[in-house]
Amino acid sequence: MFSRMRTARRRGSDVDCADCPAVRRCWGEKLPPGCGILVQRQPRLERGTTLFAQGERFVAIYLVVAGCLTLRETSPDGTERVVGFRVPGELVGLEGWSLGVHSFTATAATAMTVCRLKWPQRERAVASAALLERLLRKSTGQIDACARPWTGLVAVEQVAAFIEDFARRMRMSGERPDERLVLPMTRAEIGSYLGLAEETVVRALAQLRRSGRLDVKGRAVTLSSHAYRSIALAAS
Amino acid sequence: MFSRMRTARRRGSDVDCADCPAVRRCWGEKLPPGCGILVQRQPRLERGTTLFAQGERFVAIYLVVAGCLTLRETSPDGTERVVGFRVPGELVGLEGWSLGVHSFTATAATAMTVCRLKWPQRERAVASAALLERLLRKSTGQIDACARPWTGLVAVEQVAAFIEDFARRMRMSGERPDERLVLPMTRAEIGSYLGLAEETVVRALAQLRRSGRLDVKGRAVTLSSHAYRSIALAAS
DNA sequence: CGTAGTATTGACTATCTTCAATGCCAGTGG
DNA sequence: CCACTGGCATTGAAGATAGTCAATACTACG
Repeated sequence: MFSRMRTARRRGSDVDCADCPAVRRCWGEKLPPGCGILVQRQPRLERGTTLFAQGERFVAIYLVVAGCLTLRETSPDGTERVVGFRVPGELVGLEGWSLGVHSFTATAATAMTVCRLKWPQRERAVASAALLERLLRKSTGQIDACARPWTGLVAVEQVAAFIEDFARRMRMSGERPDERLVLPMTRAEIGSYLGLAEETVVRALAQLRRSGRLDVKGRAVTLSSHAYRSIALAAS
Repeated sequence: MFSRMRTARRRGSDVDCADCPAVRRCWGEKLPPGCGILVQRQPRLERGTTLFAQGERFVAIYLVVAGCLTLRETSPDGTERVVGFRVPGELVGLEGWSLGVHSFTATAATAMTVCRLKWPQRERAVASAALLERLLRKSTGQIDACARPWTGLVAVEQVAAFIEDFARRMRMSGERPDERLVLPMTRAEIGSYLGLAEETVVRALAQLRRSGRLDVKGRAVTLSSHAYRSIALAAS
C-alpha cells in the first residue's frame, strides 16, 4: 500500500485512481480496483506557468489535484478576460476535445498539481463506459457552476455570490469551511470574470466587510456564520 | 425505408436514431446502423407547456428536435430568471442526472418536439460507451455556449452577441442564415437571460437597427451581411 | 372591438466605470 | 540596512451607462 502511494506521487508517473489516496476528492467515491481509470500525475506547475494555451491542439483532459487554475480567453479583438477558475477535483480541458483545440489558456494561479487522464482503449468498452459516465457527471456538475447564479444582481451581490460559490467549491475539495480562505486570484481577475471593474470589486468587498457579511484582509476572506450556513445548505 | 420514417414520427414511439432522417442535426453525422442509440419521440408540446419543472425528479435526458425551449430558474428568494434557451439538436436535462432532480424548469417557447433518450443497458457496454461519448461531446459543446462570450461588454454589445450566438445555433440546427430569424422569446426574457432590463434590450435593438447592424421588426431579425460573415467564420 | 401581453419611449435616478492619485508589501540590488 | 521597483489594493471625484417608473403604442386573438 505504501509503495503504491509512493508510486502515485512520483513525477509524471502512471496512477490507477482506484489506488490513489485522493480518489474521493477527484471522483467523489471509492473506485472498484481495476475499473480502469488511469491517469498520469504531472510534474508540479509553478505559479504563472501555463498548462495549455488557447489555440493549442487538444492533447488530454486534466483533473486538478491541488492548487488553482485560471482560465483566460483572448477574443478576436485582442481583449483578454478570465472565463473561469478550477479548484481541486475539477476537470479542465474537456471543451478542447470536441473542438480539437483549446479555446482558452489555463495558467497556474498558485503552485499546483494536475493529473492527465488516459483515454481507455476502444476494445475496453466497459472501462470506457465507466470513465465516460463519470466524466459526463462531473462535466455537467461544472455546467451548473457555469450557470453563474449571480447574473443580473447588483455588483455587491455578484461579488458576494462569487466568493460564496468559490468557498463552496474549495470546501468540496476538502478545505475546512469555517477557516479563512485565501483567494488565489487578484481583485482585477475577479472583476474580469464577473464583468466588473477592479475598483468595483474592491468597493464591493469593503461594503461586505462593513455590513459584516465577510471578513476580508487582503486575499484572506472569512465567511460570516450566516453565509456559511447558506453554503452548507446548498451543498447538502 | 419509408415505413421506418413513418414509425419514427409516430407519437411517443421508439426510434433508432440511425434510422431517423434528422440524425445529422441531432448527432452531427450518420450513425452506423444498430449502434444502439435509441430514443422515444415525444408528443408535440404546445407553446407554454412544461417539459419538466424545477425540483422534479430526474427522469431522462431530452434532445430538442424542433422548436425552442426556455429554461427558467427560481432562486430561494423567489425571483425567477431565464437561464438558457435550447434549439434543435441541443440536449436538455443533463444537469438533473448528477443531482437527481432538475435544477430548472423547461417550458416550450414555441410549439415543439423533443426525443427522450433511452439509457442503454449496463450489459451493452459498447452501445453505452458510444452514447456516452456522444453525450459528453455534445454537452461540452454546450458548455462553450454557456461561457457567455458577452460578459463584461456594454449592453448593446451584449444584446448583439446574444442575437448572433442565437442565430449561429439556429443555423447549426438547419435554419438558413441569410434569411430572417424569428426570435421565440420576448425582450423581457432576453433581458432576464443577459441580466439587463427589458427597456435596455429594446433600446439596444433600436440602436443596432439604427447603426445598420441588424434589421429588427418585432420578433423578426435579419443579420447584416457583416454580422453574418463573422458568424460563418466562427462556425467554420 | 376589447383585452392581454408585449414593445416602445421619455424622464429621472441609481449604479458602475474611468481616471488619477496614493498606499501597501515583497523582492532586489547597492 | 535601505532605497527602489513593480504588482496589487484602495480611495475619491466626475462622467457614462443602465435601471426604474410611467405613459403609450402595437398586435394577436377571442
